[in-house]
Amino acid sequence: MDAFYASVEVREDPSLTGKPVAVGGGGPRGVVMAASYEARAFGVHSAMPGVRARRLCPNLIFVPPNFTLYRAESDLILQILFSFTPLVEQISLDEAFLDVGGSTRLFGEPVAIAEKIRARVRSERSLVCSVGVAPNKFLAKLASQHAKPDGVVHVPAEKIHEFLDPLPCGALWGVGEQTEAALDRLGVRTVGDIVALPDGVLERAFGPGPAAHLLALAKGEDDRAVVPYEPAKQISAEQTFERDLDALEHIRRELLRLSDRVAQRLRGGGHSARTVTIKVRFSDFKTLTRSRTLPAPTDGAAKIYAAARDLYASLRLHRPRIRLLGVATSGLVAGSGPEQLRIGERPDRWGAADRAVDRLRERYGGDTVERAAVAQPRPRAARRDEEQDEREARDE
DNA sequence: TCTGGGGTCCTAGGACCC
DNA sequence: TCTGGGGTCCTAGGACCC
Repeated sequence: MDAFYASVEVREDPSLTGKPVAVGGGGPRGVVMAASYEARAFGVHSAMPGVRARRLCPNLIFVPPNFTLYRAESDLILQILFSFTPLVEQISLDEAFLDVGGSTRLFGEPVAIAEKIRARVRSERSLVCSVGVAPNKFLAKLASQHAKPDGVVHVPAEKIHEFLDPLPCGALWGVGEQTEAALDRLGVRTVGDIVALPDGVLERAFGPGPAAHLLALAKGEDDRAVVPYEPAKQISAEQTFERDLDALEHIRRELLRLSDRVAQRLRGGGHSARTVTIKVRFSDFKTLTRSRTLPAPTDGAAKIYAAARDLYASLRLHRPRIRLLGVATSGLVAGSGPEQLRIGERPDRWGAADRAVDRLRERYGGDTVERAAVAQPRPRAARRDEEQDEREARDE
């Protein structure tokens, strides 16, 4: 999809048509998530700090993101794609791979299929998309970027080198800022330069694994299949604060909020998780993570929070200035599973409460019920927490 | 200019097991 | 008395993508 979030917002509000629009960027620390082509003309692009975008384009209209809407739109577009082949691999809300090798008898050559998809998305969803057609996923992805906006680019097998060689290294999918800078230091600017490099140079600079990967990309080689469904491997929530956090009670409250969100999403997807990871980013942007694997998988907010809290305590921070906190869960397994008790441990009664909250939120909206500790500051409770911490520290 | 929030994949070291 | 070779799992960090 072209400028997906922005295009959906413009379609929903026609008064935005033809104007520079950015989704996201609200708040002092916001970034642009998507920019309309009118905004891009000013140099605004996604991942750009909102402050800078506004400087580049004073008339820029910021729209807060509505992911519920984008997800619903994404599902409708996927339905169109599935009418051409069952081999559809969604890689984000606004991108998918299709293996149309078995669809040509019904729908024509791949380029004709690409045009049919675009026509249907335009007429049925009033949105614009671009399609890359190529012998493998990697090349199709690159071709689609060159097709934007509103086009089709076909890279047949015999034109791979003609297409790839002049591209800057950073155009390769998987070559970011760091790798591009490292290549630049080797005097390598284009994809063709990578292929022409003498044997051994890439290995010495990047190690054998990454070097082989890089060389394959540069030659346009990619034998990965289109995989219709991959189960999630991680579920996480994180939050950048408008002002840095320093008080332990605030930090704990945010960790609880994040744990609650993650747990709810785990239950919503029918998952439990074995590993809990916290992420802490300081005001200087230094970021660290700490993780712990639990004895048994859980989908309970209380258990996830308990682990997150302990992990945070283990950092032993003194007067931290915290810009971002995150809670992630991984090692996902299906279902909530039987609760594993240790000898002497009492059954966890949070499970029933969690599920009741899920039902209330589903029926009456996400902000219907809130944990008391999250909803309002509880200075006295927080003090009791701290006293308990001190006792625990002494015990250790 | 001052850096979001959701992810995936990879590497490397250490504990542990047979 | 000193120490193989294969493997898995866990943790931490980092690059990268949309």
